[in-house]
Amino acid sequence: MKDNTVSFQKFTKRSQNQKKILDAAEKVFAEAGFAGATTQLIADVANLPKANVHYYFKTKQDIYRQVVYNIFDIWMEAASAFDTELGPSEALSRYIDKKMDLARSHPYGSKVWASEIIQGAPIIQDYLEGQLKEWSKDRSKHIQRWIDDGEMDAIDPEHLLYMIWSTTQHYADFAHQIETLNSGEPFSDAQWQTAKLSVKTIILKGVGLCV
Amino acid sequence: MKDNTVSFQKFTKRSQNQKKILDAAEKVFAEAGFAGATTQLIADVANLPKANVHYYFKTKQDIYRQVVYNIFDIWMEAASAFDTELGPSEALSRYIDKKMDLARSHPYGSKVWASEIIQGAPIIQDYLEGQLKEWSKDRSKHIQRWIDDGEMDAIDPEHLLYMIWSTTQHYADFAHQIETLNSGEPFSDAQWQTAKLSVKTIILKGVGLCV
DNA sequence: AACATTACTGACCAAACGGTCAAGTTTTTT
DNA sequence: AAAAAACTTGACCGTTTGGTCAGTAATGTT
Repeated sequence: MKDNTVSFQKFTKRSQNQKKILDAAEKVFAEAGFAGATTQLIADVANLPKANVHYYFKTKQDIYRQVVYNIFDIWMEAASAFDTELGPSEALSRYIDKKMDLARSHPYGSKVWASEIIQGAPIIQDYLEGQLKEWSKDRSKHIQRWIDDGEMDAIDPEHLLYMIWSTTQHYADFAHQIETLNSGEPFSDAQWQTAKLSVKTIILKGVGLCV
Repeated sequence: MKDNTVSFQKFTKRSQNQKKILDAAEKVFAEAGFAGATTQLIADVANLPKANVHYYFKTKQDIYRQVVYNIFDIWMEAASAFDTELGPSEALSRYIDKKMDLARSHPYGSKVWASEIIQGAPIIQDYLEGQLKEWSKDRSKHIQRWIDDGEMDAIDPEHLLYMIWSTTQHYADFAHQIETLNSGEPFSDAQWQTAKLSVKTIILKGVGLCV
């Protein structure tokens, strides 16, 4: 009992603080960019002294790397919602749903990712060339098979994927612009529903499927 | 003759250097973000001493503001390609074409804009609330009229606009990711053609129109 | 109770930054 | 040709930054 408690606390002390720092960092990196994010601000948001932040992460880049890795992992897990067993309509529909949910639940991560790509992916280039490339080539092949089988229109699969990525992530990355055009109000539940449905409707019908 | 030459040179001396600085700044801001862009680097890219940059622009923010304004103006001019007189197919089609052309010809500007919005539009909020809002409300109304007249499917007009914006700008903002998935090669002319056609095909068909 | 490990932090520092300025050169006007 | 205006730039400066470190406190182990 005591042993368990002790090692449990020892475990959480470290990981708890790391999580606090990473959560704060995700927000700060999203709102200020890598260079604009100061370790002092990350520390303030995490409610820790700056020196304590450096106790858990050697450099600012280490924190950043971890933040970007985390969002990539979340996205890759969501990518499994693109289950090609289900057939085109259901697979695409679920994938879009999932990506829209993530745009709403993880807007900071999406923004950090976007900034990273915009700046040429200096940190996560290996992920692009590895996991992302592999995944997208695989799914493209499945989409092409659907096309060959006459289950959907002849659309270049890669461009279809880009359209799904860009459209869904737009609701996270450009949330501020959307909010401004929405009288300064964030989307309500109903508006998110409309957004999801609009995206799915246009894309699915656009490639010759029904919702 | 001499008068003309003189005042012509006087004119170009200033505007020439300003253009050199703004072009360099657009690239540097796109690749490093506002905070990561140093005036020294802007000066180096513009091939001028740093002090000379500050002779033409008082602060880094002044340069940045000008860069963002410039891309916004270019986009607003392109927005007139969305000519509602033409009917839905032709208006949307031309607008998408134009936006895709700009994604290719002005990738840095698009990236600077994206970063600015991601970070909450601290500089150009007034543009969002003014010109952009006005334009998008106006076009939404026209799209709604097409829908009411049965010329296209009942799609929320704002979400259609977001889809066009996100999809087209994705080819600029995420060019590095796309390039990586394209074996590290930038798009060829033919690939840009395919991209344009794919986007137009899916969106137009998706809202019940033909290309 | 003694020891060892992990966690914490105020004070500090070298480097890099945006921006200034005085002293110079070139161009334009008279 | 001389005075005025516009342009150019090396050297400089106060501030902020990421990161260090020595010393202390808390926690876990024997």
